[in-house]
Amino acid sequence: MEAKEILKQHVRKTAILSDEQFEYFFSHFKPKSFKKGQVLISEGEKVDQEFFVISGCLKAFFINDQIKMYILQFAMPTWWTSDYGALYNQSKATIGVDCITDAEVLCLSNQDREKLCNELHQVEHFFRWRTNKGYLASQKRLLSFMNNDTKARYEELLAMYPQLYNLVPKHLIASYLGVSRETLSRLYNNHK
Amino acid sequence: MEAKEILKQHVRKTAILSDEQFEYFFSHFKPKSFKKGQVLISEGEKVDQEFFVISGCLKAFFINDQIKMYILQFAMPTWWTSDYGALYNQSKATIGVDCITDAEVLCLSNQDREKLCNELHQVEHFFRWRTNKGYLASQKRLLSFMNNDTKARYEELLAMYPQLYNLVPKHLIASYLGVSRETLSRLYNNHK
DNA sequence: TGGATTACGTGATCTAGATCACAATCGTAA
DNA sequence: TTACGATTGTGATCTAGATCACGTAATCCA
Repeated sequence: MEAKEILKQHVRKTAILSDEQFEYFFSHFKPKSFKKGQVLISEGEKVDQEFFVISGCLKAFFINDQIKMYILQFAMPTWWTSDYGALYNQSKATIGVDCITDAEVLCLSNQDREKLCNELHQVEHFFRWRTNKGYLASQKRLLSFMNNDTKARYEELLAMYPQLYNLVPKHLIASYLGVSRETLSRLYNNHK
Repeated sequence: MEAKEILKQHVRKTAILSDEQFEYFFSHFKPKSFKKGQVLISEGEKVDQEFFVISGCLKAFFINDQIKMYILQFAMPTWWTSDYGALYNQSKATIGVDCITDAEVLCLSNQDREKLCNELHQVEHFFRWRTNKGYLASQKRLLSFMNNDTKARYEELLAMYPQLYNLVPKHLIASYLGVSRETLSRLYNNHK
């Protein structure tokens, strides 16, 4: 399926847009292709876009003291990603985004999103729900962090996204779980 | 300042509403007073409201296996709280909300929020931004969890909300930080 | 094709924080 | 005022996971 159709189906789950309205909405997105390893947002630079993933897998991550990396999100098809803190506050990126695999995305500028939200009530409605879902997911992950040990969080992750196991290197999964790669390695090799 | 004025100033930070529109908006809120310890949402029951805090301090918490409590949020004046997962999915509460101190709140039903969002574009805009701020705060807290040790998180919390130290019992602060009360106690009594 | 970089496994050691146990103090309701 | 529950402090012990160290397999790329 082509990018436009994927976005259309995604948006129409929560917003009512006529074909004309959707065409107008879609006209603000720029399709782009990236190779594995390419960078979409690099820390310290200006952020003015967010990304809707059509294919492939991106990661959004934070690096502490140039040393440890923590993955905030694996962005899969129909997911949105960016450094939203920097995007909304017009500040420099503290979160990086790059490609784990080759990927196609649709880019939307901050300015265009706000313009569209303002022009079309249903677009504002859509983005309210999208953010809402993100908020609930984030809260759930926070609880999981406090509640569960690494093994439980690992199993939870793989139950939710089985593709990840073969798609992304293990040390990235460790970064998502917030543990060292050694601990993760011992975990799934069953050194109980 | 009275409740209506507090809500008005809060909403007008992000939404443009005429006095008439605000009056209409406000007419959907029910003011309520609670005593310390009173319960606003109890786990397992139906949730159909969210709360805007006028005065006092609430907590939103999750209890694991009837044993450990984790605090998701201390809700202070001008903050919103509820079990949003249950609220939006029309399911039973998994998160509880009760009063740490005597409190006054404004109650808004899920149905009325959606009605208002639908009727007034600016109300939808307001709630999009509110959720956005919540999402960013939640993401920040998640990062802090992965990045920082307990001492750093404790200092971060007190730097942000100095009132908490005298307002809420220490074991609740421990529950927010996700550590045992003993560890927290040793922390601020400087058993390095 | 071969050399280098990245990914992964695993042993040894160390540490933050959990857990258990007990005592002291503070509030608040009767 | 009394008494009981809630709150807090602190010692002793235990454990999940970090860190360090090293070796091997896989992958990339000129």
